[in-house]
Amino acid sequence: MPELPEVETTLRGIRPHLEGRRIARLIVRNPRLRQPIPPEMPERVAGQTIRSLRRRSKYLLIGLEHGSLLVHLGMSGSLRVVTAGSPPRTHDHLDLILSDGGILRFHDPRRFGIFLWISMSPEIALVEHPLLCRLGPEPLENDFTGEHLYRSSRSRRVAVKSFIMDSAVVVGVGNIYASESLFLAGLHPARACNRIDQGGYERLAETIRLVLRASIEQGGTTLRDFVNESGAPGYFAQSLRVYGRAGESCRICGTLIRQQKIGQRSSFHCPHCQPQAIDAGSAAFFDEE
DNA sequence: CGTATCTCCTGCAAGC
DNA sequence: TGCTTGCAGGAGATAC
Repeated sequence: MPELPEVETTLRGIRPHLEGRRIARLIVRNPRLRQPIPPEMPERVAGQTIRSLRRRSKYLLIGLEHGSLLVHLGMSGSLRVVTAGSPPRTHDHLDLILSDGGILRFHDPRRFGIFLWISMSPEIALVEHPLLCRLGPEPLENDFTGEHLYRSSRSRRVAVKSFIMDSAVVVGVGNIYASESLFLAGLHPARACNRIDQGGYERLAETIRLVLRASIEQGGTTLRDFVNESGAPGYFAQSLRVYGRAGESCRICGTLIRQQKIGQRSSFHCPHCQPQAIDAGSAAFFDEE
């Protein structure tokens, strides 16, 4: 399930194969993604040189001479670089064929992904495109702080897990990493976000960064679908402390990990390490230090 | 404005 | 064995 680390892994993997290359043509096998691919898209992008690649939230922005490609992997999407002649498999919906023979292949069984040409440059799209302009800070950049979380949460009362998964608050924290960072910060996922003090949010901002960085280093989390540009899985799944471990023992205290629905999403926590109310400093991660 | 719910889609696992 | 059902989930759209 592509969250920020998986998208970052994909970006780093495909960049050297794309930057500076010319697009020979675009083959659309199935235009029915989350937003349908317009029939004129192949002629719009053919012949253009790829100038830049960047990530914003879980979106990839591929800068062309005229406009950009806006790509989202949804929850089952992946991008691979394959060589000419490699046969497409089921759900290989798009091929971006480069003039050097390489092919960027978009695979997405559940078709929640997005692959669009937009007329704006990446720089303009970041501030003006409706899918990008309302996004919160990047968790691995300097404007994401505990203070930002604290201030943003004062007027709200949703569960803290739903709060950090809100892309207007901070981007890139999906279901897996939300559970993981709350565990390390010692915060119960169902706690009302306005009932966490600034110290709690300082810890949480730190563990969000920690978890995302660690996952990027391991090439992302592969539960079922995710593969990198070469088709290889990520290895962060073996580092997960609570996600998907309901009924198993907490790696810190041995208490059985509990699963509950929060905001329609499965959540995992350790009842001992993440009590409903905690003393400052009782967080699992900070106790390890 | 904040919150909760619905929706898209397919693959897999569980239950009968 | 083969059916049905439920679940997984990013995030926009919608209703209140």
